[in-house]
Amino acid sequence: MRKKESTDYANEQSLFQLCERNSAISMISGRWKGQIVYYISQGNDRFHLLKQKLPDISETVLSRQLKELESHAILVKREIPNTVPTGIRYILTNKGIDLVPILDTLCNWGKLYADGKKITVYEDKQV
Amino acid sequence: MRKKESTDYANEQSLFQLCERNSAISMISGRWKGQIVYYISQGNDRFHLLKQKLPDISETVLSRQLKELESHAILVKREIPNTVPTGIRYILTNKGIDLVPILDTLCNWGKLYADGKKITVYEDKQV
DNA sequence: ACAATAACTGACAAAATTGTTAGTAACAAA
DNA sequence: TTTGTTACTAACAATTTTGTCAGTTATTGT
Repeated sequence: MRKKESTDYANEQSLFQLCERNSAISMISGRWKGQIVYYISQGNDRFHLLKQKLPDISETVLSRQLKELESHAILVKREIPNTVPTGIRYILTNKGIDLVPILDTLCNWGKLYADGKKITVYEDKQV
Repeated sequence: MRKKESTDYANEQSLFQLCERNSAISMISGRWKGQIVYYISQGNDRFHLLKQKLPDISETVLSRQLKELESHAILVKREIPNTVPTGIRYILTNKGIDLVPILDTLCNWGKLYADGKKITVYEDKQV
């Protein structure tokens, strides 16, 4: 739980107020979040399916990440009727769906340079 | 410093291998990074200018964030000749410049929903 | 001689995130 | 009766990130 008196918390809040960029980055930060959103968008909308896709995640951690994504309204949970034990579907909201192509862009940006695109700097000699 | 034997480290690495999305998110994660990249893109290319723009950041922390951005080749440092004490310019690389509009998109995504865009869910009743 | 400047670093403490362990419910199948 | 299933939670430990404090360099201005 966050300590509301800490400098860290205060700095975070003032950055959130300064620009939405900072809240947006914080919503997608977190060890497994990007990958979870991607897998759900691909139809892996159940707890056990996500577990299969991410064999190294523990149930506790998966549960926590899902809860955080839910708290930012990126996804919602829905009980599946007539299932025993009760199944839960994780469904991306419109906000979550809008995020998917942005994460793709970010992914391609990273891939481009990871795959060898030259890093260059434009230096303006006259100041 | 990261412990190379920790589960946390191992999980991070396997996500990085799984998809570049995860490395890309990790490059922009960090309390001040998005805002620093933005300010540099706006011409605030000196240490003291960034400090002015981010009055709550300490020099130690600013230095650390800049070093991390540098390690991901998002920016480079250049000494400014004939300055005393030696001035340093922080310059976005092509990789850093490419990142700016992506962060803008992320920012607009967040703003849209923060400003009241309705959260909706499309639920397909027939399975 | 002393303060001011730009841009740091090392050592450490505080806080936050991530991971681990053990356990829950309610019903079904063996 | 024991095991298996889905989808969790609480309490805690390990690790990582963030912040703090004190000090450094080399030069110029007073």
